[in-house]
Amino acid sequence: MTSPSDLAALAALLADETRAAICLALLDGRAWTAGELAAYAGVAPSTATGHLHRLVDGGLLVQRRQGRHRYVQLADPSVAQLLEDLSARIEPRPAPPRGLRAATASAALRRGRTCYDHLAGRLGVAVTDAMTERGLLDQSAGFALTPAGSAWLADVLGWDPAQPRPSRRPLVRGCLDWTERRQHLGGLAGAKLCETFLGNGWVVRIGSGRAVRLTTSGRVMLRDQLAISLD
Amino acid sequence: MTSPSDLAALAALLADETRAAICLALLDGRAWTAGELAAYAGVAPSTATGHLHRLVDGGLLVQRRQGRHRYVQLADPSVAQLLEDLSARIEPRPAPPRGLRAATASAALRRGRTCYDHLAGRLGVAVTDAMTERGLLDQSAGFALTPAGSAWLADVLGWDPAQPRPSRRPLVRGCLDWTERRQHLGGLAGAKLCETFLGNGWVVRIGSGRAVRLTTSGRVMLRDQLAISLD
DNA sequence: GCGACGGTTCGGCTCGTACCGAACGATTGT
DNA sequence: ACAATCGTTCGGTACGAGCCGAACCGTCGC
Repeated sequence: MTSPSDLAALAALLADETRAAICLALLDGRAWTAGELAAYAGVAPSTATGHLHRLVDGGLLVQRRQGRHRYVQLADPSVAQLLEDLSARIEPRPAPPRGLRAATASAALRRGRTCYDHLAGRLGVAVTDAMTERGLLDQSAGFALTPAGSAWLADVLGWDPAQPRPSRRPLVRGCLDWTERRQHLGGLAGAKLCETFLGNGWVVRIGSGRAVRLTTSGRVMLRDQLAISLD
Repeated sequence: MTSPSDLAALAALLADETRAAICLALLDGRAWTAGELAAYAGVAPSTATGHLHRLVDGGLLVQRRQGRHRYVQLADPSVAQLLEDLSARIEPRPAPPRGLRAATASAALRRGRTCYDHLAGRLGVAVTDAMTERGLLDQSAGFALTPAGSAWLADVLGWDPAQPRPSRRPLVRGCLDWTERRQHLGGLAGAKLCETFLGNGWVVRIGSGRAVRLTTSGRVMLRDQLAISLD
């Protein structure tokens, strides 16, 4: 039997508005830095540090230290599920997907979609994996572009990641996908990649949602450049 | 999008040890009185009143006033589900039921089982409904035995509910069953009924768990006395 | 090496809230 | 009508927890 104090301790982790904001932000699957979360939640960095400690100790978050940065992420998909269950109780869902049309849309989303401004779904994961295998991306300690990867991006995208950037946004960043349970490429490079894929007609949006479909020319490009063959 | 303050407010309801104890107690599906919950949680009645107000306002609990009593219950099965999801994160489940043996046991539990000391499952609900239909039980305002119901119990059980009782336990009490989503008969009368069913061999326990099986003599008795026919 | 930057620790302030006891309704049964 | 019981309201206390600023530590880039 679960003890009341254990349940209360778990609930207390989410019972603070700042911690709730942090968890909801992390629900996008990305790994955020402590400073980003502090700014997002509108509290001082020192305050955020304390909250992150509690959330990590409580098992809701995991952290990864990388240089002077501390990246933080939801611990596992079940945490995301829990947060979504709680959210559902606040605002009931429109309706569970029913019927052939909805099932088709759902399958399309699993195949490929955009996550904010970069590629996700099986397509996003496949591209990320292929880049890693071909030495373009280093996933051993977080995400980092190799020199070959920078060159490849410059070649494919006509955009050189080594150029000085106006934005403070990280060049590459891991983004966890809850349906695939795999990391895919986010960050500035991920956004540029997605932009190019759409701009060159390698993928097209299905309707007005986030789902995307790989085109024939896109399939050719992936096969030639990254030796990827998707259904 | 869910706002952080809404999520925090919901979590805060469970973030107090006393409120958590109350919710876990109510997870048995029964309707408890405010005083019982106060004693169970080990706080003063005035303190419990405040907590119950918060839980009802927050939508986790519903209340029903009956005389000078205030009965309180989980608002709906989804609340029970949420509590169980949270508990599961504290102590991971042994394993989901797999295999024929487990599926059979699961089905047996759905058919008939004991809930603490009274009958639940489809059997418990069927008995309760039959008693209501035959004017033995009044469910219009909570649960109450009709005079005819008292006589029937005295006849069937050889136990007169009208006799002065040593126990302070309520004579009858509604008990919500999450799998059936229906109320069944709890309280002292429910316990006596269950005791008689077991003592007369109308139902027998399956193995050492809570599942029970209706015997042939039990089937006859239900048909004759309450016009119930179960598979 | 030295500054810049991200993150952490510590001290101190403030506010929320859980708690109880006592007094006060409301209901039931004698 | 009266007493007993269940529940509620109110006032007052105390403890916990969130917040910030300042000082400090480790990493990165020049």
